[in-house]
Amino acid sequence: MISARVSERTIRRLSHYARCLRLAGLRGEKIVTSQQLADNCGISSAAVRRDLSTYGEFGKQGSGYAVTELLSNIQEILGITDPPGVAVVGAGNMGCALVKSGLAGTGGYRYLGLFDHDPLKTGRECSGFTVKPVDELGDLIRSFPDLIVIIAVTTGRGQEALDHIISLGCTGVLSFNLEPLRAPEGVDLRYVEVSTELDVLTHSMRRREAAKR
Amino acid sequence: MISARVSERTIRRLSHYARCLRLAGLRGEKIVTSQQLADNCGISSAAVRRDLSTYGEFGKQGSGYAVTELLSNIQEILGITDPPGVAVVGAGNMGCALVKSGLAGTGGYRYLGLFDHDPLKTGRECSGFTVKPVDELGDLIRSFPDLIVIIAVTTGRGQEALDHIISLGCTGVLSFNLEPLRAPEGVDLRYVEVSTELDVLTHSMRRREAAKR
DNA sequence: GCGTGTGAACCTCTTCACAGCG
DNA sequence: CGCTGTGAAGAGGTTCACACGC
Repeated sequence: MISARVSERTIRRLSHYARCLRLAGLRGEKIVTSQQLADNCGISSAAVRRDLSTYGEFGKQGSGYAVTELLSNIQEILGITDPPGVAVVGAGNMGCALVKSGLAGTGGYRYLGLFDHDPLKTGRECSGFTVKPVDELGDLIRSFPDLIVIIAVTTGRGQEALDHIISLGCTGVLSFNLEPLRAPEGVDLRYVEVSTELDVLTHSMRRREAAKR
Repeated sequence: MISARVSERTIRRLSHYARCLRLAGLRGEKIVTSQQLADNCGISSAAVRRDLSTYGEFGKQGSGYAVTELLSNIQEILGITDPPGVAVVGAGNMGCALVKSGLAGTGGYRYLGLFDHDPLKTGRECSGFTVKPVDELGDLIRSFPDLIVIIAVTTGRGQEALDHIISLGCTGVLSFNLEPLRAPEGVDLRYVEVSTELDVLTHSMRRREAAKR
């Protein structure tokens, strides 16, 4: 296994390959070709082979790639052999939706808890999780130092939530809050921005319409 | 205004500039420099100027860019002058969370309705929207032909929902469902994939740890 | 002086085409 | 024969450095 410096874009493709492989595994397939992966992801087979060969020689010439083996190799590249833990802060609709969909567990992650600042929300049940006060997140982080925390709190409360969980030792954050957040060096912070996704989609639709005439 | 062929990556950056400009506008700022935009987005000022100059000369040398003017230019590039309509299909936690956060309206979109297949859910209230049966989405699409539909339905029901809304005339879809969907030519389909975002974040954390030693 | 707009160099990613192995 | 792995060519995106206008 080679440790390469590689673009985020490649990582996203690897993540898609992993998803395809899990589905192929569920369908009972043992072998998959670069062409099949390519079709599933809307790219060329050469691109798939190039991505994979960056990290090693996982395939068997003449046949293809062994599903289980390739999946575990990709998971190792991504760093998700034994599933990383995920906690959600913010027990509103978004937080509940995330733990609920995360429980399906096909993504290689373990959802470990749902937390909220608001005493009115703590104690409630949400799809199998009891909502706990954010302070108790500290215990969880001590048990899982690489725990990822997803922020899905009330608009305007993102920075507050972020500061709090960082003080508890969290080093990886995925924010569903739209507001721009500041995190200190050493903390990985990323966003899921619905409005940007809508912008990309809108622009793509406009271009398609413009090309039609 | 020049109509350029440009990468998705550039569009995402433009979307970020737009968000920064909206915030700057709210703070009462009239002028913004490429350096300020760059700091907000974590890139270089030259990259910002390059992105903008692809489409025209929006800046004033020696001072910077006029906030309102640049924002409206970017919105024109993205195709979101007068706000496109958005409807959400699936009135679960995710669907409610989306219309709720979308109502803030800072993203340049108008959320127009919340729909569900399930008769048990229709009629309910969700942050100001009455959940309507999906069939009624057809009327909305006739009024807003470029309506974007967000799919956030029960896992496994994504394809069914997609087929339905496409039959009603929808041509732009953003899916929060993880399962891979098939859409006919002429329909723009994109995904928000939490598990891929987690993969990207995890990989980035692993690399940082590896670099430390 | 300050900040934009941009040619030119640089670099990374993608695509092609084919050698090589099972 | 089929499919992988990869050098080489090509395309696209990024960075640099500076001329130009306010």
